[in-house]
Amino acid sequence: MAKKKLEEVDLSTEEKIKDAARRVFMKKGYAATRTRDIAEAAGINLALLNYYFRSKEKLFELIMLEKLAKFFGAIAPILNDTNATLDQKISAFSNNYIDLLTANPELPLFILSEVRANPERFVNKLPVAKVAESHFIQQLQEKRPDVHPLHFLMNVLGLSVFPFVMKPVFHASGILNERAFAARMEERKALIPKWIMGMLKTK
Amino acid sequence: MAKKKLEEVDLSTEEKIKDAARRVFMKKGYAATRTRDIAEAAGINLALLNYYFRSKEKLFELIMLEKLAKFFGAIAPILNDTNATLDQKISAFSNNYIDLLTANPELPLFILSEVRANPERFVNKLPVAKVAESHFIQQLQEKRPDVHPLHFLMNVLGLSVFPFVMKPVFHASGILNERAFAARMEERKALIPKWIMGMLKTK
DNA sequence: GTCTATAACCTGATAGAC
DNA sequence: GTCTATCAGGTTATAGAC
Repeated sequence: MAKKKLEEVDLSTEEKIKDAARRVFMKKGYAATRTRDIAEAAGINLALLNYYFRSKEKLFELIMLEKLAKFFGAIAPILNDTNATLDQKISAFSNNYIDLLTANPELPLFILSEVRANPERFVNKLPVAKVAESHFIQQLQEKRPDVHPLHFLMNVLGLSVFPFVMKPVFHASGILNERAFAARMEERKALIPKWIMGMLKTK
Repeated sequence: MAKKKLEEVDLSTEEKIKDAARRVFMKKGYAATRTRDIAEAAGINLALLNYYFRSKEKLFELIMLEKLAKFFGAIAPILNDTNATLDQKISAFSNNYIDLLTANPELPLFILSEVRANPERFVNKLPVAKVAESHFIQQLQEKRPDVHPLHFLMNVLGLSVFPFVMKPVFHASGILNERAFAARMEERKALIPKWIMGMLKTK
């Protein structure tokens, strides 16, 4: 059997639409996406989109739930591992999360952009409580009761995520190409734990 | 004379429209903004918007240029002050920039969201060269020739900016209210220089 | 300069044939 | 299940009266 050009050729129609919706929503955001774009990207007719998913809104919510689970789901388990030391948690996090984001570079900015554009939609729907009250937070409080633990959580997260958030800016500026960006992110896997452990000692 | 309810009542029509455009574009982004929203927010008629600014696109570009200048313009002068030490640059940056962002909390995510949604529009239009080739970068290279200077630039920027990027998420989660956020950001002004100077010593 | 009215087009969604 | 055709409503932009 000849190799197919598009990898989704053999998928069900429903999956073809979801696949296309992931690509188009991620690239342009909810507001700028037209259902016709998704239909075209899926290689199907516009009517089929509504046949399977009822509306643009419902389809978007489906995709968004997936993306939220991917973005937040990877954090809580690591930070709540009660057998891991602070150092181990930070290492595990930066390694795993940078891998996740390298495979899904537009994930953070997609979520952040949509939350900003439509905060009401996300009220009480963001699974961050497990992170904000994690075992990691407790360890931080023990280690440095003089500094609010949120600072260190923000830093671990930010040092890993922020480069991906800035990526479109660097790319549009022509400052940092794809290969160089990947190299820097690979270096950060080992650097971030050192930096954060240093912060925890800084008086 | 009685005090006016809205501060822009006495402005020229052109300024009223620009003021409204700033608010609406910043809140909803380009794609989700309707010119009718802007006209209504400005208290004028829809036709006047086109009379003064020709099109939604032109009006947006005007506002975006302002915002880009604000966001990037504050960085380069500090990082290119050839009389300042590394430590002084970092302190000046985190203090000034956190003040700027506290006064304009939606600024970073507005720009990042729009660049992501429409990268072509911004190619060669982002004034970041003066930052990427700054005196600060030279100092970093001298101090730590073993680590790519972009890491430290990214960290100084990220530690200041990332909390504002995450703000909508924290807010929608109910984790962090306005007052607590402001308190943390005030603390970070002094913390960030310590953290970064620590990083520069970490082997 | 400012308004109302409307043109010209676009978008999400559905009806109905196959 | 899948398509074509089309509806209903919304959106940008302009014409023309005042």
